[in-house]
Amino acid sequence: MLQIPFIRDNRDATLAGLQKKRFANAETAVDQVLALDQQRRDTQKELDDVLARSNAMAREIGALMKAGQKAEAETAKAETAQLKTRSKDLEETLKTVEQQLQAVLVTLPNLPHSSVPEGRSAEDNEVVLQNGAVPTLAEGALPHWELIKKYDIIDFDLGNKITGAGFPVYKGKGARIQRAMINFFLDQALQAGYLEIQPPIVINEDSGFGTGQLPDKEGQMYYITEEKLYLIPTAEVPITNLYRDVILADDQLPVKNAGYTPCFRREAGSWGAHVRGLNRLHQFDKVEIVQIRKPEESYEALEEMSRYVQSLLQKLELPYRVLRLCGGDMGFTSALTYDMEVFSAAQQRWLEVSSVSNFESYQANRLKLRYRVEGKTQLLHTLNGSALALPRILAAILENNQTPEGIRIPEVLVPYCGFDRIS
RNA sequence: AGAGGGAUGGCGGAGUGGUCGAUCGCGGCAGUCUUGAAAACUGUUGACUGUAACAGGUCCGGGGGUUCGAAUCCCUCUCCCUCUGCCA
Repeated sequence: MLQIPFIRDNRDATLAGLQKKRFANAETAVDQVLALDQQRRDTQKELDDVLARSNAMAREIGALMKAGQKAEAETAKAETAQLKTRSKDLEETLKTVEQQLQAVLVTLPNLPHSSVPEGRSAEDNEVVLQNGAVPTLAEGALPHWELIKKYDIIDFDLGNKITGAGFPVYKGKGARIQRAMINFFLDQALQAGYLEIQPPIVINEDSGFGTGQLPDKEGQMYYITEEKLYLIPTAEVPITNLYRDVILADDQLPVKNAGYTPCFRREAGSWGAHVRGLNRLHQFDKVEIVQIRKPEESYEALEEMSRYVQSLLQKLELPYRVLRLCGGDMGFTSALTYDMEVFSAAQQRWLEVSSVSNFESYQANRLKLRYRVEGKTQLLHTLNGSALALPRILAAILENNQTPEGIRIPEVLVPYCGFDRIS
């Protein structure tokens, strides 16, 4: 959530930022926020004055009662009646205004960092760098959805039978390589100084609000009606929410957490041509890294996280590129996002396997996540990134490493897998 | 799931209608003493909002109510503990 004092002092910058994010009707929304904020503060002031007088009266009545001046006390009591009516009215107004203000405010996305390129869609994203040779496959190379059948390592039909589309069943070496990747990614994160967290994979409404999934994006999450809980779309949600309503001490910073969880996404309306096989699933596995930093360090941390994710891709011997997302393609809550894409040779496509973002104070403001500077509390910055999401990594490994003798397992994974080839 | 008990400041723990934002202890911070440290002593120590700064307002698990006035009484929800039941 954007901070109202910031909007108040930087109306033009806010508008420019929202426009870069391709937010429609920015001016209307911002002016609405400012008007409601003014109304809120006026109402609050008046209410405070009325309450101050009520409090004074109550104390007076108390003193009169003690002194035994009953008649005077009764007179004073009668006077408080209208104060009370007035304060009730004002409270109601305040509540309404606050709700209206909140309703508009939560629709405003985070403002983009100055380095974010202008643009409308994925086509306008900026390629920051590309690394690794794109492999040339032999004649008759297969896409991963054929390979998984050929080697019988992932079964979509079985998943269909017991659950539904987008819930694959991993078998044999398919299951083992999943387990291997999870362990590899967690071990790497540990070495990079992250604390391993194993969070719940269902979250409540407050947590959904804290990281920006709610309101509005509930359609993307699976919902358990009986308990009013959501299945997590990413470990970002439970891990970042560990720090909801927290004031961190200096010696607790920076926070670096990593966690493996399954992730659940309804992906309503996004099924189409390019979602075959492992490209898009309702349930998938991911190791997520989360950092909480002081504002002045957060962009340095973002670069560090980007380099870390790249180091994983290098170790996996996958050709990749890094994109700086344009304003129109960025996430709602992000100020700057790097997407890491690996090249999947048989599909001849770049697949997004990680998204590393700095949310600045946008989530922290919702979470009330702060630290102290010279006695005053101040919002921290939150960042996160996938490190990494499994299915598309697996797709790329299968396609890029296929040989007549089978699938070659990247060297770093061999000790984790216990085999060096799928054949 | 049934019966009972509970939820107060970083922690422990008072407070059961009137200067209570809350006694006290521990912890933290600052100081005195000390070559230094410890001990002892003194002071200080919640958050949000608001103001140029004061003032003012809100917060004693969440929400609602009674009252001139509530941490204190009532209703409700959530969570925790004990006993009984059930079960990985």
